Amino acid sequence: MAQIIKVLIPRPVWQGYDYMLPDSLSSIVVGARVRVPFGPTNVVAIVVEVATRTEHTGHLRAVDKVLDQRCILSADLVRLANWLASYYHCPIGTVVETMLPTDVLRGRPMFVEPDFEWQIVAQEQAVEFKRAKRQQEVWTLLIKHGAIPDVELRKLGVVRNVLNTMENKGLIRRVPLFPAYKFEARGIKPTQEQELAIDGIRAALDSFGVHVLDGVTGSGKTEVYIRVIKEILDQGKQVLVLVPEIALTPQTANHFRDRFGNVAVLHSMRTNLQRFEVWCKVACGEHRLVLGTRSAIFTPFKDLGLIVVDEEHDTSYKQADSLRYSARDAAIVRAHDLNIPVILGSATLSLETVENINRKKYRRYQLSARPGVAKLPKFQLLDIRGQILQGGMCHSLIEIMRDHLDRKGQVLVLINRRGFALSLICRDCGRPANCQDCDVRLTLHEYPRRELRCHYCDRRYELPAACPDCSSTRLVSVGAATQRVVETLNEAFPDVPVRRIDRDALNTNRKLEQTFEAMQQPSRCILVGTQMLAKGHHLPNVTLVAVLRADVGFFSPDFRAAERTAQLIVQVAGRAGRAEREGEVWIQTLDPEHTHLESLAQSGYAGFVKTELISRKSARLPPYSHMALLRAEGANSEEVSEFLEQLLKEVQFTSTDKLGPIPAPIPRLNNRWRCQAALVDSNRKRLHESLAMIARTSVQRSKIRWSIDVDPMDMS
DNA sequence: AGCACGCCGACT
DNA sequence: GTCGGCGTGCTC
Repeated sequence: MAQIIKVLIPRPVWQGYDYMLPDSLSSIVVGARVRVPFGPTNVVAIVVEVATRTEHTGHLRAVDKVLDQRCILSADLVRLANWLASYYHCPIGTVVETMLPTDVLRGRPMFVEPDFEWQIVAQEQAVEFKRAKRQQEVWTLLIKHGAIPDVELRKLGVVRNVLNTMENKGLIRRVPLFPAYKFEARGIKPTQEQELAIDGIRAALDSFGVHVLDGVTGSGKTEVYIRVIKEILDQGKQVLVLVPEIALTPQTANHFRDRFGNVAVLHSMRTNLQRFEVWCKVACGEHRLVLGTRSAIFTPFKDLGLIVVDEEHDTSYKQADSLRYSARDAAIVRAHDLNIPVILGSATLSLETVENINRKKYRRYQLSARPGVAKLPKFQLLDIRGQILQGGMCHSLIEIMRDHLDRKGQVLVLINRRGFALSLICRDCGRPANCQDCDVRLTLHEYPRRELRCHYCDRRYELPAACPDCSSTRLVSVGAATQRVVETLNEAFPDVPVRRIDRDALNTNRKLEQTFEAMQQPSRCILVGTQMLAKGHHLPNVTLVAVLRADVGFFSPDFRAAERTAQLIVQVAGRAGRAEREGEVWIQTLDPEHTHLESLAQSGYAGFVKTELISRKSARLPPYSHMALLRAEGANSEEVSEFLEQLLKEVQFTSTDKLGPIPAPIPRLNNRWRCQAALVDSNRKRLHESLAMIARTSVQRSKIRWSIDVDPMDMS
């Protein structure tokens, strides 16, 4: 009798589908791919169950082709897919589409054959080859070299047939050529704190548990990862290391390659084929150490033993569209499912993680000492109320810089992008130059040509000759863009080189590397830049970090903005004071009494976390509640707002708090009006029941696009 | 991806 | 009324 199979289809559909498996097709395994007719076309689908009956009352169509003889989407990943679909209220088909590499979705045959070498089976016996001259040659070569990779023999002109014959005669055998993992201790002796963390995690490797490495920059989190990873590799198991974004991967990859001799890398900048190859080789157990960005959490492993999430606070772990998942949270769910440990590491832990530590759900290991270097930098506030600013900097800040430069120190100037763009405004009527399609001010660019740009829709404009309102030609630029900061610094310190890092001036990775490399020399210099300064580079000669307009983040409507700003400042500060001299961090602010800044200055990130958690608690915001954001956009503002109101009406009788709808922080983008509403509940299960009601709503409005964002990372 | 269906504006 | 354009939903 023909079998029935249940499949997941990588299209935006909410359920699985049943098909007949005709007797003419060979037997099938769960997790294999099949080609099935779906509406008018054929699609590649994943088998999740083989059954004898179906709930579907209509006609069942037949499977067209079986594409795999083996499981390619392991049972644990199917369970993860189901969790993602229900937690993020996303169609299961979209989840499958997000999880699988394009080549897998296109039905490309998976290669399972790892590279292998040939070895002699019975060397002690004398073998007679008689007329088989080619076999004799291979035999001699193998006796001489012991083992030879298949690719090498083929290069010498040995044909497959010869080798297969010899294999069938039982003379030689193939041995998979899996990469070997060495371990380089590099003479590094872990500190007492590191030792404590290593031992603690090592004692708990055989079951699920979340281990948090709370360590300042340079405290040696990586060394702890490496020692624990070694343990897992020694057990023959696989390890997944997640990192926030591509900019950092090459550096980290080199580090791991240096210590283990081999690491497989997965990120979006690689070609489809490269990703597919790595994916296959991890699935069959050939690669055992994998380093990747967000989507690497969906790699199938044969025997995964540990997941490491580096810089766990980083927002790039959250995907911003389609399936809005957090790779960090997915990692914890997957580890729980597989009963393996997870390590989260950061110098600036997310408040969610801190709260989980406080509730004893996660275990914290503190790394406070910087091996062999100076103390942490000191934070100081600089009141700029009523001060005259030049290029965004007050006079005393310039003098502090002068002091550091005179003492052969290097200076880092951090510019918070927000509130720092240079824009155009009419001097006579005050009209700012806005984007025609978005409610945002245009930014004035000098490079590569002088023009106005919308940073949200990327539309570009010629510089207008006159104000469209009052025809005045007195159009002036306002704000203090990076360029102006650089100009001011050049005037103040004519003999000190000023380098800048931002997307306009430096768009290639190489230039970025060169700049950081030049900073390794102990000569005087100033580096001006944005968020990019926060990422991973060691700058041992920097003694002063100046933060301009840090406080804009503390007055934002986005409840996570303060956390984000504090993390940025602390991460950048981590670059300073690594040598013998203690570093200083000066923060310019208009509000020196602000509790956030005060606690940050007095007791660093830990102090900030303490005050911020108190205010989150009293406002009943995450991590003391669970939140989901409903975003909607359409051609008309009232319609969009009304639509959201209707959605909220669907759950009016539930006890979940409803906030909004309100216009989005940028109310109009690409000429579409945007509104949002939030659902907040202290009980996560209850929030998800409300969300399920909304996800399955019959409420609809033509031309309105909307989405649910569970655990939103930004409110824009 | 492609096709049916339904809503809405324009026209016989 | 009825035609047809287009946006939306469905596909075992």
